[in-house]
Amino acid sequence: MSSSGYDHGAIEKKWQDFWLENNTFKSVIDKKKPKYYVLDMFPYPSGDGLHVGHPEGYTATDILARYRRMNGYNVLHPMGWDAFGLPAERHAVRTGEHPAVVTNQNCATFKGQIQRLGLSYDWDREINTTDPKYYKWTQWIFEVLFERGLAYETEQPVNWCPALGTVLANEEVKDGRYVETGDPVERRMMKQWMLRITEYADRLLEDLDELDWPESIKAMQREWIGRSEGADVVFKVAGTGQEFTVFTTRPDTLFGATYCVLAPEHPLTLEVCSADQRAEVEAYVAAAAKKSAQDRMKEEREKTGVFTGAYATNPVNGEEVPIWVADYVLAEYGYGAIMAVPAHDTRDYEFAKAFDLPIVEVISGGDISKEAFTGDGILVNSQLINGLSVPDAKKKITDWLEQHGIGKGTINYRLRDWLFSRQRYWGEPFPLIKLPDGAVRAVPMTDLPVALPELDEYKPTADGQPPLARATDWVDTVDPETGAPAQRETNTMPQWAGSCWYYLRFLDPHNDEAAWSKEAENYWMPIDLYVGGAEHAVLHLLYARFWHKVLYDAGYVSTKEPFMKLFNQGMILAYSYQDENGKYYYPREVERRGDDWFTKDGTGPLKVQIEKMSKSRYNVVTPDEVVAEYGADSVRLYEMFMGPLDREKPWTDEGIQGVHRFLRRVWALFTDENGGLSGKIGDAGSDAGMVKVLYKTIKAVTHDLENMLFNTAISRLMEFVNAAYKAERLDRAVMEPFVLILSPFAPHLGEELWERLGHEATLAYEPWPAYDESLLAEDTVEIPVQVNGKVRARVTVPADADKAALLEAAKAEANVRQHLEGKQIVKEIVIPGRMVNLVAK
RNA sequence: GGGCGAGUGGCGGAAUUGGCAGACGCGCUGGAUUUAGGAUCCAGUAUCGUGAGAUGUGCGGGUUCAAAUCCCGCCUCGCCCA
Repeated sequence: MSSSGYDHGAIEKKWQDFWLENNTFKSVIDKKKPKYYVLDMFPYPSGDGLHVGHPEGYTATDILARYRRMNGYNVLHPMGWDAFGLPAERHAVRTGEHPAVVTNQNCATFKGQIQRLGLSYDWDREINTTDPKYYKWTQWIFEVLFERGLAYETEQPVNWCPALGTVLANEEVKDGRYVETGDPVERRMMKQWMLRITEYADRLLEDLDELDWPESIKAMQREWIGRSEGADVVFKVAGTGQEFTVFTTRPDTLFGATYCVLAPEHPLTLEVCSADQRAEVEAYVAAAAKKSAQDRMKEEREKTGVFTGAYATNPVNGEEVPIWVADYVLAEYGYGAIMAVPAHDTRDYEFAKAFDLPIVEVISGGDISKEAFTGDGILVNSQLINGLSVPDAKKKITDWLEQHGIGKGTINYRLRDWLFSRQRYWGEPFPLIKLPDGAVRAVPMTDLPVALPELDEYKPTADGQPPLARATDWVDTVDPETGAPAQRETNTMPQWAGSCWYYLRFLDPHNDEAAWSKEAENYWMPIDLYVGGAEHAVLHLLYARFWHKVLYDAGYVSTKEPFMKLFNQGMILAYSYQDENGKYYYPREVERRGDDWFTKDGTGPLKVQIEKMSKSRYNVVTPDEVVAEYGADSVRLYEMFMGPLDREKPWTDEGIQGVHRFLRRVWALFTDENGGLSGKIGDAGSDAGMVKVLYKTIKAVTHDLENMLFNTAISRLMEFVNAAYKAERLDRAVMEPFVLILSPFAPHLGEELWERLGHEATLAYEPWPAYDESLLAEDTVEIPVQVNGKVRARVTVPADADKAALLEAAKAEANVRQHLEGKQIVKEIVIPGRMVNLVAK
């Protein structure tokens, strides 16, 4: 196509076929070699296909996989599909087509796109979470959890979306609406399956310390777990036998508790309220049910609440304080009830101000007439603990509460148990049956998988039951032990289930006897490097760690943690073009005129922004279009060259042209016009200096790969090529190692050049080139000479020149002398091999 | 409000972690080659100044012989938490 003859289309097709036909990247257990397990977060195969953001992480891991192979590692590098999910189900509801059909199409599309990028996955290990052979084992793990008492059914307030007919996770709801469709969401009490992740809260927290993860991700997980130490305190409801418990992190402020608040869902709310307040309280409770948990917690929101008419007795001083109901208290956190200390808590303060409730200072140091004081100070107005500091007061009052049997020190977590059921079709069925007496039993292992039944329609039933309830033949079953009639569970598992353990199935994906073999687990685990987007910082990574620890306790895995090193790639952004009405234009519709951008038919100037890629912004770039124009090697190289892997960066077409030009230069360096090997390359030695350039390049690229600095590694390769262009003669012994160190980045071109250099086998397992450190040492170095910190000259001296020699050379420079003229040298700083600084007055 | 991260040429970004700021690439300028090029090759390209030189890493201070890098105070942007 181009005059240089670099036909990336033909070359890439040739080598992709070669790798597949020869199983080049198949990995089998080989105990003679060290292992390296490098994993990408597997994608949800959406109908839109890949955009250029996906291959960023995949390319990085692929480069490392190839690099490790060349360093003698046995590399496990698999790919699969996280294929359960709502979009396929919605499609099924609309069209009546089985979601597996569209799911399989999408997987095939993704696979084709990924293969055209030349990623060195072992495709024999491909897995799909929707495959019954896979979810059989997801169900098996659920049974492990169930048998260990970690799964339970409970009545619990949930985000119910009537339009979708299913519950939603908290993170799927914003401003009372489902984030994707805008359908309203309400709070509803429903019976749901829960997983007892809270039982693992402490271990999930503690074991973070051992992981080589970004600190920001660890911090997010710590916050999400939200361990807080405090105390439970029992309040009696005045004039009744009732009592309720509150959790507080500030038992030291108990004397400042001037009212209590119950969550709208708290069982006592409606029970304790007085007759004259009942109507108002009931209305308030009903209104609160329509709001999501996240909305209710927003601090800037105006506080709302209603007095119940009842009073509680403060256990430390016997004072009666009013009981209110307010939606800023959540039923799921603590006990759904709080003692309010407006003087020392921001939210309580705002609430007290809004409803004119008393504010009593118990810690000195602030000005409670202006705002809540949440800092440390000395206790006042608190007879038992006056004069103490906050930490001492906490301890003393907690002991006092325990002695009097009205409270105790406790640890609370923000982390809630995991709501694990969804009222959907396209998910793993629970392997459970319910007996007429209400007992719930796990389906025996031999009867797994419990496969999804075929349905005519994928909607929930008319009376609001999940879609699986339509399959009455399937729901009605028998207890295999007794033969008694039983019913299957009709909820399905959330999408997280399949991704909680997929990294284990990759170890041994065709095993029908077990989810994985002990041998494979022992050899390959843990994962040495896990790369994916930061959007999974908390949920996926926390859920997977939880399951892993359960499997560890049950003896099925040998490591406490699955992911030793985690790396988050940054998002790839793109330019978008918008006119003053907010209408977006495709990049191909716009052009630059001077400093401004206009549409080609003259609308403008346009607003140019760098934004997240999305269809609605008309700025999505797909790998297909870029591979077609520039080739997969160019896409790979550009994605790595744009900037550090963990940063956000904008895609530009000029940028990819730049790296494409580099690859063409490489091609032209090795080949002549007739397609033969360039006459510059031979066995007669290289121009002076090329060996040293090569060694420097090997050293730098090796260092950069070890530290995942792909952008600078590529710039080093470019420097090598720039140097090679200037050389008259290039020795094969210099050019072959260059091809090898280029090959992880541009594997198709690497293989092609390797073959043209006369090699018959793939270069995928060639040893990574070595370099001779002693040859890297320069004979002479150029040293800057500063006078008063400003560079005034440069001297070239032998690399091993000592201080005296350096100083002498420095002082001999005319320009240095000139700047020293009439001055006295007061200090001489000489760092051999580095610099000279003469301080003069 | 708290936590984390970022701020360097026209643009993406380098800087061995305190030692020559701007590697590499894009873009731009000039030249060569070409029927032509948006192909290729060569050279130049932080700013001001003809020049010597001066200035310069978000802003203001400080430490140091020496600061993009360390310290103090602020501003802007991003993410997370409240």
